[in-house]
Amino acid sequence: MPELPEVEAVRRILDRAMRGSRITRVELRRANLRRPFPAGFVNRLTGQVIEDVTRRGKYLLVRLRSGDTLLAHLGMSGSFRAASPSDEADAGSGSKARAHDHVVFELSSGTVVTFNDPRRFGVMDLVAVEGAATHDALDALGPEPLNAAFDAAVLARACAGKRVSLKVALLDQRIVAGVGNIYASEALHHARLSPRRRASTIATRAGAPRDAAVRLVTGIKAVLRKAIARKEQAYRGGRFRVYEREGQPCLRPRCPGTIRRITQAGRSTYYCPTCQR
DNA sequence: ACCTCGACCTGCAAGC
DNA sequence: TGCTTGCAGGTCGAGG
Repeated sequence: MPELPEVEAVRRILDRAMRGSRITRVELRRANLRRPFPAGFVNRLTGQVIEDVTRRGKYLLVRLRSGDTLLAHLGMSGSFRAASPSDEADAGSGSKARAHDHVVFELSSGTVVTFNDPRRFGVMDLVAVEGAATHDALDALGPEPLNAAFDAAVLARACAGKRVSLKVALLDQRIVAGVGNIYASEALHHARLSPRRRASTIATRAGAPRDAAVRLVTGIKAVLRKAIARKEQAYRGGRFRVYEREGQPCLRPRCPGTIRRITQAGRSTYYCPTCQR
């Protein structure tokens, strides 16, 4: 479950479970995920105190008092679960091992945090103290979509000269960090923009961002905020406005359109050809 | 420099 | 029931 809203939900769970605790033991149950674990992974984590858990795009950052930062990406199928000692007593699912558990962190509080990832597209890495929190993966990321600094002018500039479609541009983490396949479709529907439209067509004209860029920024922020709020209440209803709704009626008021599915860059895009231009 | 496509993995649902 | 196919919320590198 890995776009910005899901990663943010995981971040909150991990921050509550890990902040202030010491890592007493790290168990690697295999040598790699998408890439090998970095040299010294276990040694540099064991014994360290966790400052907090933050997020950048789809990356989770577990910051240690030593200055090191553990970087984690969920890929397509990665997930974390945290089991406290009381969970164990309940004889519930607790921290019992499951298929595809690849990394286990035991904390001084007794809480056990487990990383599970069937497809192993996830990544874990360490950011060195010297690097002042720089890492190739993080350096390449575009703006955080929910920051005020991400506005129509910024998006328009990032799209300037891009020959790819708007949908493909939104998946490019250098343009905006954290949007993935679901929320790209959702944001474009919110903005009434066709996913097939060329990204460069929303770019700046005569120094001012076009209305389309304003709508797209608004759409991105709106769908991400709403998704984050929904997770918080563990409220499962609602689902999506277009994603996985092929053949069903468009939900925009008074729009008579039907949601279509097309393939772009090898991935499914859902949109309403009637109201999205 | 930009763009497209396949590769990397496992699991699940649908169709025969 | 068992097989095959296609699809899945993400990158990343090769090659045009």
